[in-house]
Amino acid sequence: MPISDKYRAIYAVVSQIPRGCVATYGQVARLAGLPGHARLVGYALSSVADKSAVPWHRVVNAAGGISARSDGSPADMIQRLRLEDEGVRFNEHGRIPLDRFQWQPGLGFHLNL
DNA sequence: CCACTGACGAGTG
DNA sequence: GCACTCGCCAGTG
Repeated sequence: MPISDKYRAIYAVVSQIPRGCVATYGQVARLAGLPGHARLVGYALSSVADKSAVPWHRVVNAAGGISARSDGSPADMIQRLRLEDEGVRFNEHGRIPLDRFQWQPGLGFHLNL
């Protein structure tokens, strides 16, 4: 068994986040059937092997900001650049207005602005 | 087996 | 809004 089912569930949810939208760790955890396990989401994303298979950069914390890596890797910078490239805007506090950009699963029509 | 840590979140003061 | 605490699961020594 390569990875546990919980991780697969997390990856499955993250890979469904549409372009130009973001989801919080807690949101991903709930959608994956793991309510309250927000921390696992971050852990799962950090240990994901194939980064190209999962849009990990669309996952942010509950405050709408990008959590800094403990490693000091430039991943957080890459994340912000990629999000801005997809049209996600950051406010003066360096955070994303979740009421505008947070992914709403099941929403069939776009509510963009 | 125990202690500590880590891309977090919610609650409290 | 900020600082602190506790709960969550997995990996490491």
